Amino acid sequence: MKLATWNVNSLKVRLPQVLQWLADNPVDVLCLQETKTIDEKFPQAEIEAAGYHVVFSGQKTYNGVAILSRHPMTDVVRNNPHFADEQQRLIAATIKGVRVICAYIPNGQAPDSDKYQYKLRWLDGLQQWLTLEVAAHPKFALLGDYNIAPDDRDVHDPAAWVGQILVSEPERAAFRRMIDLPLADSFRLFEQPAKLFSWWDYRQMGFRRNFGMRIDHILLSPALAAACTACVIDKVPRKWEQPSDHTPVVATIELV
DNA sequence: ATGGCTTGTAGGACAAGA
Repeated sequence: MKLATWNVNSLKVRLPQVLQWLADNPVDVLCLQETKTIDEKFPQAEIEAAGYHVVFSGQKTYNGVAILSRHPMTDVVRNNPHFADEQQRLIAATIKGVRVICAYIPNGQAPDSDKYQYKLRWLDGLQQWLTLEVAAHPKFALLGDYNIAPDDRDVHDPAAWVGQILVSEPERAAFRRMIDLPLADSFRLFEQPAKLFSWWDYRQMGFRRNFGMRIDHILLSPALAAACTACVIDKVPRKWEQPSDHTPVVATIELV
């Protein structure tokens, strides 16, 4: 079973790339973030025509998440039952016995901003929900744009980012609390080359200079981590014309 | 260097992302 996550920065703009990527990479599950479309305008027919079931939770202009799956989905939940939020950032479904949560964790804007406080409260609420979901589902996966670089290894220039969002200690502490549930960062289950990232700034030729961050993650429960045989960041779509600033991350799990 | 790109909303700048 292959599970993938991709922040597409507008599904309207990126739909052709999503369909192309799925044709090239027929994963079982693809979690999307920043669809930026209301449900009435979600391109459900196009995705189903590509052979995928799809569930989604969107809003106007911002945020928006979706799960695409080769297999039927059950027990779909939109938003966090333990954290009231008008922003559409979470959707969950069960696929072949695997509980999947697709998350678009808030960006936080700046450490002294209200949005940063919202991010930390949002992460507290997520932790409450995760605690219950991990206990209820031995096969559990949390995929998405975390907007957290867990480690200095995940930052192109750690010195330049000290004290900023994505790397601040409270954010990293929230990430470690998820790891302590326990959940495994599937990327770090394997030897990885240095300086591998999942996001690069559009500006200043960030991708060409590899000025990036690893902020998109696939966390796995112990049962799934034990069956995980690979986790790769696919940089190919970031090289396409008019790319998202994020690129897909894919975990392979050998379910028995 | 608080901006550099990109997107959505609008139908002109501006908010937001990370």
